[in-house]
Amino acid sequence: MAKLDLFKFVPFRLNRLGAEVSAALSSEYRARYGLDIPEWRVMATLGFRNEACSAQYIAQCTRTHKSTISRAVTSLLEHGLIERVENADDRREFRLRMTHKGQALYEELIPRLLRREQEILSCLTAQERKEFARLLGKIEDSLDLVQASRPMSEVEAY
Amino acid sequence: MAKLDLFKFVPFRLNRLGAEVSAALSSEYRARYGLDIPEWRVMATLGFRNEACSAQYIAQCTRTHKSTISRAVTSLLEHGLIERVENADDRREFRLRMTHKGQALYEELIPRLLRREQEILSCLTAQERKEFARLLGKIEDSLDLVQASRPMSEVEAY
DNA sequence: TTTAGATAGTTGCAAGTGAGACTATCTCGC
DNA sequence: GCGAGATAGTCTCACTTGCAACTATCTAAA
Repeated sequence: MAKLDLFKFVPFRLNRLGAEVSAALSSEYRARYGLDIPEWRVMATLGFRNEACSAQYIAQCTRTHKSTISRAVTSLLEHGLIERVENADDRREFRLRMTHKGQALYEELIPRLLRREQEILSCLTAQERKEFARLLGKIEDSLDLVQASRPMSEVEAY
Repeated sequence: MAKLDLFKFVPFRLNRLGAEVSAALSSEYRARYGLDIPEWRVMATLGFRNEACSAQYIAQCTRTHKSTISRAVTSLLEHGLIERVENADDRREFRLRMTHKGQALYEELIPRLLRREQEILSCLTAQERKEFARLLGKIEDSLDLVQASRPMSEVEAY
């Protein structure tokens, strides 16, 4: 009889680990800064890229549904963490960028999150961490999740 | 200025990959067998263990909220895939086990899922797959996710 | 034995999310 | 230029889920 041990089944393990790690990190930006996960993803995308991005671009990068991003953007606008710039070339879309307030929050939050990531990975040696990242990358590539890490210009006709 | 590249940030990558892999697999049991993820987790737990389990135990193993498991159990009962056995020793709890119909579904589904897992991991060599599983295990251990893989008897006083 | 507190499972409620309709705008071919 | 189809972003709806309250039952201690 065919059997499957859920605890050795990689899809289940990835899902469980992803949820666990996300929960561990979200306490950092939720409780402390009032951001939820989609809001954090918008901030992270804007913070990493220097140019202003469209909501669409953020949705593609983070693999988050556009309606979820739209709600996150609305909330961040209301809290004064980001602002919208009209795009004269295409009036359907808006370019988004962080305000000074948003930048300040970002600068304070990032080191905390990086520290948390290091804590989570501290059970691995430096060599193992590297290898883990490499293997993750191979799987991401094969599932075509790489699009996200390509520069903006390759994703869309920017 | 501190920066964080979302696409090199392991928590984000794990979360995204987990969601992606889950989605790929769930099409297998959703479209074909009408199971959702919590229902599949109940079936997987019952199928792997030979004895009947309580809902509580399944919730702990799979790290799924007990109300979610409760709803999944109700649905599986309605579809005749599992059955409940009263526990004379403790009338608060029920032992759950698959019906013949449930077993038949399980037997048909498992090979498909294992094949899918292999497809997803086919981008890695045998050696890499082993190493990936080992590293996943180390992280799970350090996050105390291991409870799930301990035998039933260690989790609860069974 | 009685009672307080723990535990198994269910359910109502509120929050979050994806699908898809919708509006406004753009692009391309005629 | 004009109309068909594509695209950006918003909004409504339905669904899922976690939380917390609730019921029933068990355990332990006075």
